[in-house]
Amino acid sequence: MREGGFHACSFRDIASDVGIKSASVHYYFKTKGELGSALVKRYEKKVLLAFGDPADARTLKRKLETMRAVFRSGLTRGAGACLCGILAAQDASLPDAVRAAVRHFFNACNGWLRKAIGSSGMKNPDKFALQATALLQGALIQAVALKRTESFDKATEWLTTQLATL
Amino acid sequence: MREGGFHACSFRDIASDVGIKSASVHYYFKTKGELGSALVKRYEKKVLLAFGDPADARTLKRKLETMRAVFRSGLTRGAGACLCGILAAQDASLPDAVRAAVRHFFNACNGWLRKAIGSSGMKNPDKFALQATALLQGALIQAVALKRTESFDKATEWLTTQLATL
DNA sequence: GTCTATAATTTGATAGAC
DNA sequence: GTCTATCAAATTATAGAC
Repeated sequence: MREGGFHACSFRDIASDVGIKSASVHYYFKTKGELGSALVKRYEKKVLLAFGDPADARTLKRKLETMRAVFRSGLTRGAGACLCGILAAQDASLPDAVRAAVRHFFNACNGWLRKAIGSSGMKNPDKFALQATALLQGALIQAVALKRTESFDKATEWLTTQLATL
Repeated sequence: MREGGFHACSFRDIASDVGIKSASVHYYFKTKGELGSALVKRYEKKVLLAFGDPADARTLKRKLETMRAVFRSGLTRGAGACLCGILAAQDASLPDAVRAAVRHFFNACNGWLRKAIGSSGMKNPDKFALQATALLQGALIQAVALKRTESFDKATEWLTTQLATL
């Protein structure tokens, strides 16, 4: 699903990877929407855990560096772009439950960023959060399209260097 | 294809919209890869035309405002995010010809930006181009996921206001 | 919990009449 | 150039044996 989106990943694909039959996958997830929704929710948990506590003692710059590194690692591991960026691109064709889970992820990312910014005195935390989320998602997709991790690095360098201007 | 990506749009869907049968679509495009490739190439032409000449007399700020408005209009028209951002998110599952056309689009966008920057004295035109392209693509996808055009506006405001710092 | 078997539908693609 | 008809394959999902 991370390679080709929601419709490019079938019950048989998953079953085959695990080494069972597709009917057995249906035992755990009745519908594909249920499966996709569960997948996204698990993904969100893992990602937020990797981000760490947005309210801890790290500097804002270090927090943003971590966020950037988390998404970047998907690229270098060959896992591709962010699952939720990929699914969001197919928004209109997703089952309701999946669409809702994806939206929840975007809200969670923006919420994490706003907390990380906290009381750092930044002028417009909400705007910065939307900006950072968009930049990261777009940079991931662009890097996949261009097959160049370096383009992700260049596109997102601003995140951790130009903060002072905001 | 703009709503649900490459695999969520069938020959029958297209035929039905035009008012003909799917076999007649195959008369014009033998394979789906050929169809997708032609679609992306037409899309690129239209978009670059809408951007205008990157070397004309407009200020850089005005050129970027145009670029931003072109992508934004897709959102407000209900056409959704950028076709190539959507397809790039499914990169690994695309036919070769489509993948190549999508990559060509990203290169064209970055090339247009570099020309628009031209001799404005900006420190790193290549990096800025990658940044701007990523920000726009990500902001489009985020806006679709959040169903809020306003989030696109906020996320991309930087494009035309913070140029001086680069 | 996993399997076989299968239903119902959709898909990309082709053959051939008109 | 458009159609009918059809194929072969894939999809989500279910029923029921073990």
